[in-house]
Amino acid sequence: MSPESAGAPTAKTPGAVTGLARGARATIADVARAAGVSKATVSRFLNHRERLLSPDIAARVEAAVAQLAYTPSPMAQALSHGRSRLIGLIVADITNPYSVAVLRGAEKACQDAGYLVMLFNLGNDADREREAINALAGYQVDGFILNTLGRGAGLVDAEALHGKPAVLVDRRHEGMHTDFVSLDNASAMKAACDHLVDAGYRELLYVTDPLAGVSSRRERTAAFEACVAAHGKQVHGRVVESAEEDAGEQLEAALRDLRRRAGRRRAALVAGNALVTLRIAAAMARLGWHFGEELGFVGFDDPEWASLIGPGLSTIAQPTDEIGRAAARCLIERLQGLDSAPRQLLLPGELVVRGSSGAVKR
Amino acid sequence: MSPESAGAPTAKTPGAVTGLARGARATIADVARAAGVSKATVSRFLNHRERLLSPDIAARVEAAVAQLAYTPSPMAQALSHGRSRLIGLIVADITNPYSVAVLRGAEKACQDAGYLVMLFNLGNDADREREAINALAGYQVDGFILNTLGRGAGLVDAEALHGKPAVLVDRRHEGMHTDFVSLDNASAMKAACDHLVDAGYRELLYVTDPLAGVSSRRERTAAFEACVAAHGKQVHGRVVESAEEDAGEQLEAALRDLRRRAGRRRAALVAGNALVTLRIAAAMARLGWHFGEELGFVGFDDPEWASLIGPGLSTIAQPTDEIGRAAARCLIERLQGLDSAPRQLLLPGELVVRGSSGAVKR
DNA sequence: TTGTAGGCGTTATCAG
DNA sequence: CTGATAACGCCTACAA
Repeated sequence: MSPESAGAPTAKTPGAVTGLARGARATIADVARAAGVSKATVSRFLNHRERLLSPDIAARVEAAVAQLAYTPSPMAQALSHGRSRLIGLIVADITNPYSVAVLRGAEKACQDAGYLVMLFNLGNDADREREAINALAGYQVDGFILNTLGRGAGLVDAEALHGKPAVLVDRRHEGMHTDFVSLDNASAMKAACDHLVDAGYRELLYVTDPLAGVSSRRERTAAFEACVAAHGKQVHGRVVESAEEDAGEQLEAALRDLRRRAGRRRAALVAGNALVTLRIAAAMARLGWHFGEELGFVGFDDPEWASLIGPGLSTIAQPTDEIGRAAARCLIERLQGLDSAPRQLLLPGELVVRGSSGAVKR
Repeated sequence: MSPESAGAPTAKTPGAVTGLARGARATIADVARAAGVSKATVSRFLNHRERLLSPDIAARVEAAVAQLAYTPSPMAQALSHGRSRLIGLIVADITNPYSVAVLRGAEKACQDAGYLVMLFNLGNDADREREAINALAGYQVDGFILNTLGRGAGLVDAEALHGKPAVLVDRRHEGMHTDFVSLDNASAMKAACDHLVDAGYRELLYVTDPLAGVSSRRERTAAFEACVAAHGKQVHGRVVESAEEDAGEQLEAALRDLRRRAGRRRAALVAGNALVTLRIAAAMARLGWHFGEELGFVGFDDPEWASLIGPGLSTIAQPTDEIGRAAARCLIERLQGLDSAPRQLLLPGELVVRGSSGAVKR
């Protein structure tokens, strides 16, 4: 409503010694003037160090740059040169600790490589996926790191990416031929199941968020069923989808059912991620049951609090930081011109054994 | 380790029907040409709807815009018009759940107002503060939301902000006259202490991250001491700074000492944030002590796992989402021209009572 | 009401 | 080796 004109209209505050308007950044023109050369020369000095320029001119430019504390405007560079040194990071749900952990690794890797991250959080709203990509593309991001919903109205196809490279994290999209980085779900699930069987558990229940077409959830579920099958008739296994919205009664019923089916054999839970683990822990508390006693437990993700609940929760720790870094590196390699076929990076998880999956209690 | 390859190398899809080069976005010139008008007219149609333009031309432009799915390039707009509709968000440590929670609220509010967030994570490295601001300023961000280290080599002064508005979150900086949003630390701490005293605790220990000049930590500490003092000789209180790096032995020693000092009176801990809570919980576990029995407990921040540890941890829940949103709103008001004196928004916390601070156990 | 021209800060091309 | 000059996509005087 009141678009203040910054500072007085004409009374330019003296400001720095440089003779620039206060608050205004030095431009390449200022440097050129100060050094007594053309803008082109300054630009060359900055970008094409290889073509030698006469030593005295180089020195003059260098001095002027230092004097004025000149920094090129990335915006102008982007407009002109086409590259923005910006990477668009779209995350399905910033509430999810997994997403944040990955984000952290990716952001760091980007910064180290001289890129800045533009963040867009979908807040689990699949319809915003397209919107997000378009918004980011508007800012000329050089590429995308996508940890999005696997499915939904706005499912991105390759075309929507405006021809820019992208790397998918954790969730793959059917039609997209891009690099993909994720936990090695199959191996991780196998490690979890085998560990439980070794510890004497015979009746297993895998609790997952609703599959809803999310690739990682499907992969883990399939791996779970495969593992159970691999153990023959000795071991039984079931899968239950548990939604966040459920009052929890459904989950409690599933746990009761699990023990009933187990009879005298030992029963254990596998949780599909940390959020599910939280819901299970709440259900266990309401039932008055204890991890490692009434039911064994192993969960995907290894949050800091895992060791503090009950006897400590056994988990499969994902190399989240490394996943994020790998994703960023993949993308940056593409930006540097790498043109190989889409790659898949499946990073190994680590089984962390704690009390919840302890061997038979007597 | 296993960069699997997949997909066909070179099958280029023809592209859209619009006649534009594949992957290239339509520019204002394209629209102008398609509508048979000048670029200026298109620009006016988009930005200054109020100045009427002849209906037929308006219709033609509108059609062309729709036809070409034209979207202005924010980059070019920023370069020309000076505003980028970008907000720079600098966060001290993205590992900290508090920061993330705030980030979430802020990001959402920004999006709702049509702004995009550029994220810079300091990774607790104070020296990068200046670097972060400069990088962001380079992209012409319209303003800053700062949740930074309170102190360090790169301590930002107002000048460093390049004349752009900023809002501080959680931590204030001495010399900066900007809006400030945070939890009402004094009231929150008072609620915590009073609750413990009501519950019969008489010997209190406040465990905080090293003060290190961080304003919020200092404020909470001061409030703790004030509360203890207000209760007279009945209640004793001490403060201990606990660094993340400590092996934990120091913390255990402090807990033992606390009980020793308490004698027959009941003793309780107050934790300065969720990270400290985690460390305390680990120490308690190592000591074999239980919350609500050997020691009472109330902690700042209310993570999802608080209810799952021991008998449930009593906490002070911060309105993190609202803090983030408020910060964004503050900033956006400034961007819209608001020119009042710096404001302070202190949002109330909520005491969540669980088992860890239960009344006397018999 | 509409069009023309100039500029925002860079980079790249093409002469000199 | 260096300097004009024309983009890049948009906005905004100023003219018509």
